[in-house]
Amino acid sequence: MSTSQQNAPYHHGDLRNALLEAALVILEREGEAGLGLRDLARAVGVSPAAPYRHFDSRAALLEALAVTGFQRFTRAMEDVAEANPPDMLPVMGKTYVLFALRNAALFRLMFSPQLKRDNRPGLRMAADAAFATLRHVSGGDTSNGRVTALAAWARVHGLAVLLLDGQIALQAGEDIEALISEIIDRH
Amino acid sequence: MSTSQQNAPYHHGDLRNALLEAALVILEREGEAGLGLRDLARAVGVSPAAPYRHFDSRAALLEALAVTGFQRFTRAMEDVAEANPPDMLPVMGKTYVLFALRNAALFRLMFSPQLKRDNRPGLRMAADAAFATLRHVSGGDTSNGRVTALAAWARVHGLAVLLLDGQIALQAGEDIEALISEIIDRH
DNA sequence: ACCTGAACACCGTTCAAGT
DNA sequence: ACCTGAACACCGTTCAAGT
Repeated sequence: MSTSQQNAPYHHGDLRNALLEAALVILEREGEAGLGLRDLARAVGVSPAAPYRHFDSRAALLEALAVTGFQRFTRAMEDVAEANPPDMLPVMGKTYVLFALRNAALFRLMFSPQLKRDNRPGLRMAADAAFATLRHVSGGDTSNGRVTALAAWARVHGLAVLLLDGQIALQAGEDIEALISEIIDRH
Repeated sequence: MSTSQQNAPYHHGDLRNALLEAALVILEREGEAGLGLRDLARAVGVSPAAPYRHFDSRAALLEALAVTGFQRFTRAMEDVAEANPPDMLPVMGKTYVLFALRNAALFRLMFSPQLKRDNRPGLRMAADAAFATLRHVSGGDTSNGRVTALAAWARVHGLAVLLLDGQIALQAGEDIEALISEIIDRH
């Protein structure tokens, strides 16, 4: 009882962030389709119309979530780049795949075709910033290494989504992180 | 005028197939989110409740579409396997990616997390049959080549979805099929 | 400036009734 | 056996009105 509407606080104070936080929880638990604006408002203890003071539409809310997803992703990539490990590429690849597995619904939202349909510039910018990190470290700037860099990116990204979709069958007792390492280290 | 409801044909005759065909068209034009059961019924010239004689729910309709997607995909893969080209793997990879690009919405539906959420056995079976073709030709059966086969699959699948999402920027005047070949042929 | 209440047009789905 | 008409509970969204 009295979990989320402590004495009906008229002006919520920080409704925007409360909505985003609750949305992330619902997103990972129910998936994108299960994240309704009315459910979200209910979860935060506010009227169905209240979210519209902070987001133009449901799509705008989803975009905001996807943008924070790209920001977290960028952060994770920069962290391993700064740690400056001896062979950078494989450990970045593992970080990429593990980020996807640990933030499944968020990762999928980052690449959602529905958001892409109405060209959202904020999303595009966040995505570009995220992938710039990759290009920088993988030598994708030089026109020579471009194809090699794209091939490596495709392998890592493909591994992430195939694992996410449960398309890659694990063998009995097989450790998923070990498999990821094996696949990424195979050149 | 008189495009789709020729004199109100009481018993449509083959409503199930008419629904599936119209759904494929709407799907590629509007995306999955734009494919409503009521719109679909309207497009075929039938009442909003009529589709329920042939599909239990909207999800069941989407599943049927995804299954035919996997069947078409399997067909495309078997066709190139039977042509028996000298170096089979690269041309299968190109077929894979081009199938995704030419059936964008359908391909995405085949891997839709929403359908996966309610474990649909028909979908799982169709997907397994499709990927069995790949395993057979890529030597993924032998425990030795498994990791190599998974790495190749991941690269091809990743390339498909990155291109689909417009994440791979084409250079000025660059031919997309040429780029696909370059990336796939890079070992 | 931020939120509520009530309304609007729309869904997916159900069910009695028609042919 | 297959389809219609009308209804139900639910959305996302809008807008006047409240604080």
